Amino acid sequence: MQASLEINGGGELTDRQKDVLNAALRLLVEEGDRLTMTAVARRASCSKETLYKWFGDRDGLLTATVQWQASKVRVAPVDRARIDLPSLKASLEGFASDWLSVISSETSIALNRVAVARAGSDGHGLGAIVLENGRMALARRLKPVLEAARDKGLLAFDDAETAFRSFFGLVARDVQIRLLLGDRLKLTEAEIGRDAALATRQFLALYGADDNRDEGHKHKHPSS
Amino acid sequence: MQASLEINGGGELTDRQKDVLNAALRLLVEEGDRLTMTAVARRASCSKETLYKWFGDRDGLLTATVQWQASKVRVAPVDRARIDLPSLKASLEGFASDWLSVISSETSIALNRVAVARAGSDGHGLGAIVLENGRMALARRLKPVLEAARDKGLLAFDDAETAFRSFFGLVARDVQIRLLLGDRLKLTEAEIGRDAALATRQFLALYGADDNRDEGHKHKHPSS
DNA sequence: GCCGAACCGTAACGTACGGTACGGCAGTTG
DNA sequence: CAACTGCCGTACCGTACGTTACGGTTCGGC
Repeated sequence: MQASLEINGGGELTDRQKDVLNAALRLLVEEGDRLTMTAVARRASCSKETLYKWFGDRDGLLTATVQWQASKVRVAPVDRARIDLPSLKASLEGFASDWLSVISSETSIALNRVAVARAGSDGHGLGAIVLENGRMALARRLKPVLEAARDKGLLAFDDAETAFRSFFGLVARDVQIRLLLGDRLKLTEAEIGRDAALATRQFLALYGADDNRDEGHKHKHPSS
Repeated sequence: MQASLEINGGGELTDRQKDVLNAALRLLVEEGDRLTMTAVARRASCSKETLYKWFGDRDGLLTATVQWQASKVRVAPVDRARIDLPSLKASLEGFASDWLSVISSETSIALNRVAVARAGSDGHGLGAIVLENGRMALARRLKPVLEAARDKGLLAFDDAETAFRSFFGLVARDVQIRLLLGDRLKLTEAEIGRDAALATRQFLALYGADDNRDEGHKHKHPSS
């Protein structure tokens, strides 16, 4: 019950505890929501008693596992000092391909699956965590870039949230829901790059300032 | 085991069986994946023996329930005979607001939740059904419209699939994943209409033929 | 009115799994 | 060495639930 005292943030964890959580994470990817405490204990070569002592109950273990995975993703902030059209374009393409790589990874799919499943029944804590470290974190990182670009006259929009959501939609499209529903969707590195470039061109076509919207709105591809 | 013989397509069902499936559907919306056979039997005022005789096992009941809901959604095909820019725009806005209404409905959220949850572990049959009657059905209905519009010179694209996926992304954006993860996201009728209109304007800005792309690509809203 | 089929309500069975208790072992402290 | 601590391995308990079995009831057909 009081397990969340020792598992704040995800920083104060013993190496052994991190090993256990990594084992739980691997098992979560393999088994999905139907992993058992016994299986986690066996995989991590620890006793169930230890699991319950460290994480309280099954819910605490799942929460700690998701938080542990979330804490592993740390991103360097983008310097909004000098930004021009090529660097903006490169930055957007970077965000897009990063995001596509994340949502198509086995780990992300497994974590989102269990979070979605549990959001239905009782505490939707896992859903909030996944959302906070996924879509919301992306928005927090991307919005300053968008606003800096607007300050430089490269983009034109009223609401950064709306612009971000358009970018999100252009990038993700139907990929995440199809993967979550079990669609066998191959996403090679090259395809991710192409999709990221297309999404960036389309976003610039929609939100670029007038003198920058000279590309990407037709079926004829521009330079790249 | 052999239950799927009597539950093909979803058409040959007794009225009583439909009642049972409706009860199961309501319970699925309320309880999510953790509905029990006992609860379904009690809600439907039928015996568990009957449930097992009709649907084989729990999996068969869930599958039949999802198929039953899917079979309830029937859409009139759009006449692709004469289509001009205003009718295309209205048609796209209709598709967009319909889709937003669907994915934000409690029923769709519940069904997608259980399908996503079960896509992780064993047979991903439910995921395939939901995908087939959701995204894929939308694509089948929308693509003829897009191609008819291209034939009339209203749209310009190489691949209808790519164009559809862009439309899908512009419409859905982050709505579905946020709702599935438990985000309290209010979507009023008015907001759905605004979002549908915005997505349509953006789609036309990206894929409209040159003489029709004179609106919707800036933060200043056009006429409507 | 009688028969069989279909079905309701409920009790019972088997199992899987979350959670707990306990014995043993290794490392540490004194 | 003795006592203590932390943890592993495992056996165990209670419960929830899928699944089955059965007695009782309704209903259409003869």
